[in-house]
Amino acid sequence: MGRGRIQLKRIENKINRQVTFSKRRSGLLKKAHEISVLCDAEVALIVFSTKGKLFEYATDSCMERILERYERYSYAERQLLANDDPENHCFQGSWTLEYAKLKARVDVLQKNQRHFMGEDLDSLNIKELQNLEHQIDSALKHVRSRKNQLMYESISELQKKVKEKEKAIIAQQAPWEQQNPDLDSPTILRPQPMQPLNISSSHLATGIEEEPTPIQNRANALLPAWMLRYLNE
Amino acid sequence: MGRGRIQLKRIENKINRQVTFSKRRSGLLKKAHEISVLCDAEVALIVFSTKGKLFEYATDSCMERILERYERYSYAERQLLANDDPENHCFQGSWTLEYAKLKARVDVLQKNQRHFMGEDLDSLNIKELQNLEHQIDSALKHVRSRKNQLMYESISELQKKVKEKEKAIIAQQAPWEQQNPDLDSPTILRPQPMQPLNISSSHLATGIEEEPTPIQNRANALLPAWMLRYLNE
DNA sequence: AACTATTTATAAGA
DNA sequence: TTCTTATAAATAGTT
Repeated sequence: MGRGRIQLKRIENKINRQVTFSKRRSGLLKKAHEISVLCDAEVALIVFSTKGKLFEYATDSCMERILERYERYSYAERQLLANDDPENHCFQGSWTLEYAKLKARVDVLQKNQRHFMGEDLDSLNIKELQNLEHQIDSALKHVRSRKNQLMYESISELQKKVKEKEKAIIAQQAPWEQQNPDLDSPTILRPQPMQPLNISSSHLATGIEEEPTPIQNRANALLPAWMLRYLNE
Repeated sequence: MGRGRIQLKRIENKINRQVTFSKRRSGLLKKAHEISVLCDAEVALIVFSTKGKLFEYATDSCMERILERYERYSYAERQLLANDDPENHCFQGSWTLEYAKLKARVDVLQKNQRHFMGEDLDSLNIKELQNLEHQIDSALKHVRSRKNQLMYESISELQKKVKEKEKAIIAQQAPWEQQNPDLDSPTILRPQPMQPLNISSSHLATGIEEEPTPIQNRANALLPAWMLRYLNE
């Protein structure tokens, strides 16, 4: 995009390369931010220049969280640095031992994690799979229950705020009303009290026994978009 | 770039958002690749869709290397080495570093594991809970699918064994039958060929897209208790 | 998944 | 570097 077509190969002229890098870098960061906002995606972008300078973008400025999420996806491939260079061993050897212990722990945790993510299941027999299934199913219920609880709390808080706003508006109105006691038919210009949200707590404060998904969907259907956006923040 | 100007805010229409995500994602990946080649930069790009699907680009397909470089870069700021007990330091110091890294990793893994087990959810917000829910739900489907596959294989093997036994019994019977060719009405004392199990493979070899629970229950209902006991061993 | 009218990004020049 | 501008590329809305 510019005065001429370009070849997809390293720009040999150093100055040109530097300038192009600067321009395209800002373009890339901008686009990363845009897709993140427009499409509600989670984006992490890391750029090292030839000289080794770092530029980065992360949705919600939370790089570490996204990288951790990424690691969850691709743990399998990672080789726990088999850093067994004897030169580096400590004189005592106790460090080596501690390190090895920790490494073993990491291996176990990684294997478990993969099972919890439904990966690497070939090493499990039917009984183990059944146990895993129960555990995951139970976890899912807990997660959904907690999510619903949070949603309910957010909604309650919002209801409170809405009511407060309502009162404030009525209080503002009062002097005007008192000065014109004969005008008692409300005009559409006068602010109307907002309709409170009709979401009873019994619908949302579910225990883990219930199947919460349809309820949550029901709640979503009841709430205006702006409130859902608020809840997701 | 397009028929109309756009606002930098979440696209509310779900279909539009999905389409835009798809278009912009490929654009973003392309541009990441271009700056990487043109300007000899090292780029890592990670994108999670709303639904939790992962897309990534890394210069030279080497994500881990770049992420490690990133961690090294931003290591200085993070004071992970709060345990600055000089007694414990190795002469090189690199072991301390590696150990600390590993320890940090264990912490992350443990935290993740607790989350996957539905514990310690108080530290997560609604969006994070939703991500976790998706991930767990997906894992559950994988586990169920694998379990069903194993069950089907076991059943097939059992059917084969049952048929072999049947043949063996008939073979044993044969001499007796030949000595009494006129007695062709079967007696209840004579061993009967066993009914083959009517479980078609299409019922049990489910992909992960299907909801396997009812199928599995159906299979359980069809199988005699002794076979279920065998399958669970 | 294609098309196309526009907007946006940017290569080259100043 | 920064600005300007001609042009290539990306893409929003549409089919």
